[in-house]
Amino acid sequence: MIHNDNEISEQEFLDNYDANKYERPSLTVDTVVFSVMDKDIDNYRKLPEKELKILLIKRGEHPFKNMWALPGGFVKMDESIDEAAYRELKEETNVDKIYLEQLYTWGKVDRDPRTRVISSSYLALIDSTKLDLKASHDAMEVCWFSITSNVIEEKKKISKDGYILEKRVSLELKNDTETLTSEVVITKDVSNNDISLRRDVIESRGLGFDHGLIIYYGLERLKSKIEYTDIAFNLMPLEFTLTELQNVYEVILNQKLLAANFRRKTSGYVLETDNVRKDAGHRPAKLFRYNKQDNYNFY
Amino acid sequence: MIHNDNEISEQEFLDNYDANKYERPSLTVDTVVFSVMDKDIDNYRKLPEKELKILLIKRGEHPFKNMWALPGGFVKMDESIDEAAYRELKEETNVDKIYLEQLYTWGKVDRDPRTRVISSSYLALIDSTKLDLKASHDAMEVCWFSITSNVIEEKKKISKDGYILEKRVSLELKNDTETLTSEVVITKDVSNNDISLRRDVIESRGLGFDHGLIIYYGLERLKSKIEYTDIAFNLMPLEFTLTELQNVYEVILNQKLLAANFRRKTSGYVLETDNVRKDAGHRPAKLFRYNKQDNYNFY
DNA sequence: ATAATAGTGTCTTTCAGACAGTATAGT
DNA sequence: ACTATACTGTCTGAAAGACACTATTAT
Repeated sequence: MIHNDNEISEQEFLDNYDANKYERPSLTVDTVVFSVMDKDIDNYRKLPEKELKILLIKRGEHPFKNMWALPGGFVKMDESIDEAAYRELKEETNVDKIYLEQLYTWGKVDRDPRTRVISSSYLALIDSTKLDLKASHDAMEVCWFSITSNVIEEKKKISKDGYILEKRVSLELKNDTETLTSEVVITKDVSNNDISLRRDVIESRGLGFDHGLIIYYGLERLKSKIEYTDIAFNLMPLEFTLTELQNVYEVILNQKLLAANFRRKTSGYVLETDNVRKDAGHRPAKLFRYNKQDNYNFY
Repeated sequence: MIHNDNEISEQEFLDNYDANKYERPSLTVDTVVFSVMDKDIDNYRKLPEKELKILLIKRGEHPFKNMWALPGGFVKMDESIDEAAYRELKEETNVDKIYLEQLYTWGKVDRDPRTRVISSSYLALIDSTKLDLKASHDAMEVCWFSITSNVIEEKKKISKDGYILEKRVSLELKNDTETLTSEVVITKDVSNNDISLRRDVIESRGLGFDHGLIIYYGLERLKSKIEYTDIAFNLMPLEFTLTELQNVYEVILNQKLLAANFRRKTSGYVLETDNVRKDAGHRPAKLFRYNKQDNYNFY
């Protein structure tokens, strides 16, 4: 085949390609792992309250040394970013075979003090009965924190060309000994022709990087997806009562639901078993399983 | 301050940090730009049909030389990934001030033949009357393609532990002279304990990289977001008739809607003006504008 | 007059929310 | 008997879907 000198073949091009010619950002993955766990019970006949929990790791190295952060790390050259998220989670927490979905990729220039680091975040859900956080192999501290969020301010500035919406949210993360806080601001600007949505961390205490932002984004995704998909079952053990399932919804949505309506809506997603949960000083509850077979969808 | 030798301060750590110690992937952005345009009319009293269009660029370089691809490019060290998406779009298409939202980050190891490249994809929407694709500055060919998608197969394999769902979709992209096709498979596996969702390109003709996958993902996002947000107005000019708005919905959702119901649902989002669209051989239609002020939300 | 689009009124069905009421264990 | 939870039936109102009907222009 004849070709002139500046017309090279694709193979020649690829053989001569040097990725190191250009300066590149580093890429990490960070995973927001949620679980719902029981609080201790005081009264023998009362059901245990449920709490939404998130998994954090105490940083042993700079930057943010001795502060807490999401499990994650750098993406290697021979693994996809999904695989990187799985690997880091397994390495750092000994947790695997769990629900994992990509959330968002955070690309601000200064979000990491070390160097330019872009981070793809993931959402993971795990049933608390499957937990097996062995004494972590390389002396890293891994711990579940309860998470609560509160909208502390909502502002609307209206101009003739549109409006600016601002929402400030405070996050509180607690374990037995520590309380971490983070304040996040979401700004939607519709006063120009292009609609822009910004998310910023205003302050963080005890939590490294922009992880407060990522955690809140994960919480929003969980709240919205639980309403129109069946991801909640990833937080449930094999068998559960409908009240337990309802409590998981309530603690995530942060609101009480009416049992009759909840049962009507979830009836298609569950299968009754012959087992019951009893010995609790009140009417025993039937145990159900997630009805995989009858629910096809791509959500 | 006294500290032993392996206890360095955060500042010392950062000063000594060398990002180049580790091999890193490259990072690009790719943008799926949609617009809705009128087809030519044959009958003076018929309204023009609308078509969903997508913006592609003809590659002048290897790999995939002379094939079409999404506008995009490498992220620079001093810009956020959002800024990179804006910049590339502006450079390659002379289009700016448009709606832009992040879609998904594609991280398979072999998705780019040059080297390891991870790509964050974006969705952009532009009103076709604002278009200004000047003769592109560096002789790049930029062109709008009409886009249609068809689900060509849906398989359900049921096992005792769950099911595997498979959906095959074919994409057809057409301009005046060329037809590009791409076939995409989405697989959801619920037979193991962890639910996994895969997306793969089976074949592409005329379209480079895994861009068929990204385009279909963008189309899905557009279809779903148009139902519960007001992003459709980013595709509309300042003033429009309700039938025009309805046609935009119909061409995106690929289904006919009933006018009475459509008007009821959209009534809160539009403001009537005193103007009408006439001279069309039938009853003139009132012109409306997007009612920004009365709609606050963070979607 | 006609063809084509513009626009409205209303019946039906579906679904979410509210709430009252019944059922059943352990102590 | 009492307490706490388990579970069901049904009313109501809001929203989505279907469809018939009227209105208005250029040719």
